[in-house]
Amino acid sequence: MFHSLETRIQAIFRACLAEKFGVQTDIAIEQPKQSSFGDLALPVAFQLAKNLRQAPRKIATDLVEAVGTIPGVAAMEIAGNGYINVRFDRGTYAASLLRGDTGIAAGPIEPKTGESKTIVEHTNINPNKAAHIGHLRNAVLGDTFVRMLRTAGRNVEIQNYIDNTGVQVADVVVGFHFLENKTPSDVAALIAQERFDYTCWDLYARTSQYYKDHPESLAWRAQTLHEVEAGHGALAKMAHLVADAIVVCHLATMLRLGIRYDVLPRESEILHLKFWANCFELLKERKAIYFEEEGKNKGCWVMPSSAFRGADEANEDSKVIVRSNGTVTYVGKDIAYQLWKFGLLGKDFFYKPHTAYPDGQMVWVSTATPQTELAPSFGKGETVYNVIDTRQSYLQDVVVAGLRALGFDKQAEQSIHFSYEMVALSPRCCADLGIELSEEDAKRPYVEVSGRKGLGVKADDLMDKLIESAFGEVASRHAEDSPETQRAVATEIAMGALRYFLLKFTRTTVIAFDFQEALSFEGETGPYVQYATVRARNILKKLQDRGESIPDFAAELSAEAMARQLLDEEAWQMLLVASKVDSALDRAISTGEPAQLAKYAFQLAQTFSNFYHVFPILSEPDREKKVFLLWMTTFFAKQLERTLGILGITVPVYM
RNA sequence: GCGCCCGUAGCUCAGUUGGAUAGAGCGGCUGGCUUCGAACCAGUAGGCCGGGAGUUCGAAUCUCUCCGGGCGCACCA
Repeated sequence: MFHSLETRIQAIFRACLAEKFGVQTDIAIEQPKQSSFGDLALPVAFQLAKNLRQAPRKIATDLVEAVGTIPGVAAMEIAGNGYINVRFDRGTYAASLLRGDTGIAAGPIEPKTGESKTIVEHTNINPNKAAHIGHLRNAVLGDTFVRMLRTAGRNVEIQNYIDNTGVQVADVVVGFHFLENKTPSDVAALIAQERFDYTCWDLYARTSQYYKDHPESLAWRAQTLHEVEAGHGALAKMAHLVADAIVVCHLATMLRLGIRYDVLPRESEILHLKFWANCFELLKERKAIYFEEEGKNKGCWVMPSSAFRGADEANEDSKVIVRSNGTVTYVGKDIAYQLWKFGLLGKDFFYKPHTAYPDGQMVWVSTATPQTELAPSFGKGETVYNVIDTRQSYLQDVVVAGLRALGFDKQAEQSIHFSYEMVALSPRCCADLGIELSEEDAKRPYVEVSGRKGLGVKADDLMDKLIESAFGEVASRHAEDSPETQRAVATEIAMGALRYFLLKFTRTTVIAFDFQEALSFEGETGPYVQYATVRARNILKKLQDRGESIPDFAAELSAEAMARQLLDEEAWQMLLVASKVDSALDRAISTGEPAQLAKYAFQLAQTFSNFYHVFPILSEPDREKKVFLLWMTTFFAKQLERTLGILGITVPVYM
């Protein structure tokens, strides 16, 4: 609601400036520093002062005069040296909120048919070990961004790319086969046991260490990769077993946080369906790459550095796309994959159902052979967001340069690297985990997570720990309730805490993970926001417990009655904050920062907590005021639920 | 060496395309549960926004420069 009024005022001012002052300009709108100044502030007069050669204050006065009255606006005042402060008509504002005109959908909107598609690719964990805290940041950011876009009505497809034929999977296979002498059926037996992903976590670290101690053993990796690529033999079979089983683990881990996918494109199909062959032809044909005849890259197909770096900083460090032995690098495959996402490759995968979520929604996986079951149409996006950590910026630049070199400028423009900083471990966290740090590392502000070293916090361990901690709190407050319900509530609280923790930081901030902070349920946390929501609901529940019914707000609250109640400045400020979900969402999408929405959720919860303490609601003697306060309560509850919903955080039945 | 990111309260972080007196959480101190459940609230202390120069009516925000920290720059992904 706030946002729509804001944009309307903006449009009116822009039109007025164009018409009566002959100036084309964007109208900046901001929050007044103090709420007593008004509900919106326009500093536009300052911008115009130079062009019009007049004092800002005079311009502001003339402009307000020229604009006249605006529906929904009660007053406009000139303040300071030329601010235009706008005050809303409180009664009509509240009345339209009451009608449900909040400017935001209650949940994801069903996109219009023919609506162009946005693809968000996230998670993308190598299927060779358990997911860790860094992977969670990726998935939670991606998932939340998807929820934001879908709430705004965008048609979004979620892809989780599976690199099932890469070095990392090969290394675990090397571990099973060469270090532990296991057969594929031994591995299958291990998969049937608990926590296969944890088994692989340890094995991967052990194999990596073995390479370090015995460099000659790297030949095993080469042999394994070769067999995996060829697609037959025990090693290839084992690779498939491992990767497929780990993907199942990852999906389960992510589902605990409410994170889902639409399709899992796999590298094995990119190979078998020869996506690269098409891409290679295109690249050669359009001269995006060339065959290097000399120097260190002799015998390789390379992309010149001028393609992906500024012309002035171009040097001889070209990027190898095809190795001298004829195999294609990761970047090459990624260019092919990116082309497919835009529907530019001229090829598609086949698909089969992978897993059904509890509500029946299906995840599909790519496959190399035609299927009888009809799959949805995947790919062919207009905009593509790749949620990948910032350390891969250079490679993402090369991929985009590939598109541009092929002449797909529009798609290059619409390829967005949704980058984020890593999650590292605080020195204290390492101590908690019993990890010994080198003297050098101990002095650092944080230590990088390393799968190869087995250094990291496993996602499932962290979630278990959070649930245990929350369970203790729940049990102490609701000892009378069944352990099952207690556990369910504790789980919702734990997951809310984790999602919020990962979202409260902006994408450019390195998170130095710390158990104490992550396990906190007080202050700026997910549970704080959940708690506010639960309390709002409790008021309404209590009302009904006392034999009263929830009033028919539309019948009892006229715009005049609302205006009367909103003479209370505190109540008005609170309502204003609560009405800004649309504004916060819009800002979070345009800046690409889910953190902004998380911050708003917290501010909204704070405002409600304050409201809760300032206004006794159930005991309010005046009928009109009581009904009004009850309406405010339902409004807060609804807005809190919506905002939490976009953040992927649920609301427990009690706390 | 080159590129990207960060530097804001004791700690961890926000700061909406440059705007009015720079904000929040944690921690510290002082208060508030027989009320709609305190996972809460109110109050308080705490800042040369890393240093310097510039652009501007106006800079935490833009430019340059220096200092400090992190991450990239493979025929790995």
